[in-house]
Amino acid sequence: MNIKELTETVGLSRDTIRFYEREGLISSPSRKSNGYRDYDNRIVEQLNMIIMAKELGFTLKEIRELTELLYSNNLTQSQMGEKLLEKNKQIEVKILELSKMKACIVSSL
Amino acid sequence: MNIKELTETVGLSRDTIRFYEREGLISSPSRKSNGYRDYDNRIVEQLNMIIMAKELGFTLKEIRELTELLYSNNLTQSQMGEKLLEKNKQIEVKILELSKMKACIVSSL
DNA sequence: ATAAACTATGGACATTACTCCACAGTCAAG
DNA sequence: CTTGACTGTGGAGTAATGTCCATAGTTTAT
Repeated sequence: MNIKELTETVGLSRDTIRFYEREGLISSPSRKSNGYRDYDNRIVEQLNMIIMAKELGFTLKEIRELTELLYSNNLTQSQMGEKLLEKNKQIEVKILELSKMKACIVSSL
Repeated sequence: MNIKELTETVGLSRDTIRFYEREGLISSPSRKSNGYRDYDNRIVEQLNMIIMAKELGFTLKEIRELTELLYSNNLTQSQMGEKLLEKNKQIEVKILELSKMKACIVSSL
């Protein structure tokens, strides 16, 4: 898949995708013989995850850490477990806060 | 309450609080005879709400809209209801997305 | 073989959300 | 009545996160 098709699939701009590549949020795709980037299908799921995480207030730095956890294997099982549990806790806190905001809004309806 | 006490209560810097005032996220506080800002207690709750909303990925612009809805009365009941329902929907989407991320993390533990 | 649409790179520019600075007035303690 | 902690203002500076631009090579259709 070339970059144009990818932009249409995930709704991010060409520049943003290249920016995420430079920043290490996604790994560098393989290249065709002409130098064009050639994405495989897994990138779509990864970018959708990134989009969601951003929408939820995670910084790119945090997202990079998370994707490194989810898609890499340069950590021991226990290191990964620990970090994932931490992220999980962060997420639970956010869910709780959203519930509070929701309650606040509902009560003023 | 002067601004120093407020910074200690909510954990935002003097500059940030003044910035939020300029940006219309909080209304301008009354002033003492010497010109010093004089905050009343409701500001604490408002700022805590703002802090939470930021943490959850709302932009300052969205937060301004939301607080204008919650703390003002220059809209008709039905206009307010409509907008609040929309915000409520946004929040429910976020909660769902967080649940997905949580599931994704849990499954990789 | 030319035009239109795609791709590459590097660097400049923009926006959001602060953060810092210089300078000055105010207040409380000793 | 001086010193230190607080407050005010306006404006410059910064980090994160893109976005745009100039220039140039490639591919596809006519």
